[in-house]
Amino acid sequence: MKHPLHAPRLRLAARQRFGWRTLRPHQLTAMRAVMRRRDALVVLPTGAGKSAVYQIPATLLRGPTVVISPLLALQQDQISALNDRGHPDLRAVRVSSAETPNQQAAALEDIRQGRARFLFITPEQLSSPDRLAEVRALRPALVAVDEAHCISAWGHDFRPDYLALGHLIRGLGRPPVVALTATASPPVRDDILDRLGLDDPEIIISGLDRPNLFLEVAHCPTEEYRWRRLVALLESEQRPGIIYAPTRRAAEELAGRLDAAGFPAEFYHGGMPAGARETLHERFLDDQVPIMVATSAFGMGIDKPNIRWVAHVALPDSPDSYLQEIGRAGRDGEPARALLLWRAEDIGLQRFFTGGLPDAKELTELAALLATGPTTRTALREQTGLSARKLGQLLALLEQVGACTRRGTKLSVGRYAPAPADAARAAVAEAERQQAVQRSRTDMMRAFAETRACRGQTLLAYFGEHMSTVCEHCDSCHAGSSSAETIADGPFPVHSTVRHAEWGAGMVLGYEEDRMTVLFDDVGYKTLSVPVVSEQGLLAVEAG
DNA sequence: CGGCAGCCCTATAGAGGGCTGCCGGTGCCCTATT
Repeated sequence: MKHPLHAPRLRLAARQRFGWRTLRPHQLTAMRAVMRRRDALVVLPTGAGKSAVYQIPATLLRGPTVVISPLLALQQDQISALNDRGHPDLRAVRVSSAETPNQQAAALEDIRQGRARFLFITPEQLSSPDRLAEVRALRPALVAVDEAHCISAWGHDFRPDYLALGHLIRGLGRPPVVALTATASPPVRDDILDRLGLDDPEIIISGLDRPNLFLEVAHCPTEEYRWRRLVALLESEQRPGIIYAPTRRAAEELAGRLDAAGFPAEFYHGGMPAGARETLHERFLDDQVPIMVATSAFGMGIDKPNIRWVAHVALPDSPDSYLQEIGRAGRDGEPARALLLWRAEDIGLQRFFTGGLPDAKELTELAALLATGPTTRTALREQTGLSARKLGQLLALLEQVGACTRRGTKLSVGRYAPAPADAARAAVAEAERQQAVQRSRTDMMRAFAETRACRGQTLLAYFGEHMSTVCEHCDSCHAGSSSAETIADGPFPVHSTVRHAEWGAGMVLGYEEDRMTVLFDDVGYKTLSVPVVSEQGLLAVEAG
């Protein structure tokens, strides 16, 4: 132990500022990394005191902490939680589009004068050079990236500023960074480390198994069968619960049908006015909404202990989303259920959301325009006629293949950038790679739904966690179809690196009956037949 | 990718085949009107 004195100081701060008697081992490890000015990636379930991991050390550091958080509503909750503690060392402010320019200036002044310690902000704010300079001038001592999986889930297209977060943090003077999330599969972890440019980070990952959460899956041949299974759940379980629906319309219609059938329910999705969403959110937390039927818009930042079940009436796009969503049930440790009601037809929608390949011609033209000299997004939009969203996606791809660099809002080509046609080819290849990985996630979600093996084991193997025994809290285990024998033993050890002639290097995640799952860097998750692998020598041990 | 509504046509009175077109999640932020 190089810095044994950090632990007592952290414990004291936890007691004085938060009123906590003890710190959990994972929390303490992560906090000490922060105190040693080391970058860290912290994967802890919500409700495990994840925020404290940066908040407690922040009170001991000289200088403010910048908290990058994706949703304004979530920021509001976190700020209130800090300010409600009433301790001057925990005061938090923010700058966002929800504040007037005067309020924004006042918030920055509070930090400057030491009247507030936490500055909450979105990546979009930081992508403005003026804003970045203002925040840099505050000389932040720490950057906390909350809900860090957004970098991977949203960075590639939906919120491109997430992709540039590493650059933006460098623009802040590169204080130590702590990235926090509740779930991160190995590729998501790699994405976070890569994009944020974390330097030899301490990686803290707690076990993901949730023994009080009963996992159950039913394949539904018809929509009517799906409805009957859902009703059966509602008749046997307590409230509150969440039903995840695939589309806004499906959420509205299902809530209506449930209401009519005598199961009072509300619906929630991203197309609703902000005010209505806020009210619903509060009413749900206040136990006034027995059943919430929602799209994936509902849930981030919901830390409600007594959710008794989470049902899905469509296949989620990935085990990543699935674990995030079912993880909201049973936080109080009491028994809770996760029921997935799926149909093969559900997959088409996920394929659509994965999107198509970008147009090579548009990419070439864009790369050529960039080569004519530094420009801006606005100018490019006028020149190309592309929508803001499309342009953002194409630029993000060009950036990833080194054909576009940005300094503030100025876009240009790097000194060693490839020629436009080559840049476009590389960008299409990169998009293909990303889509292959995303498709493989959806494939794994379906494999999870179809397996007769232990679901707990199958799900955790996806996240790179090896359970040596069956979980005992899933339908397979209860039906006796989980294989009781340990499944660690195959031709290659779990978590070893192997090479496939076509797919390149990958990591062995686990074995199930006569199949094995391997996560390849370039093509994502693949399930292979162990006999075929052995007979044909498809995989080789990767050296190093 | 794939479901579904709406339409035409067929071939003859009631309905089915097949084609076309549309729709589908997640949220910052800014700007111009009420």
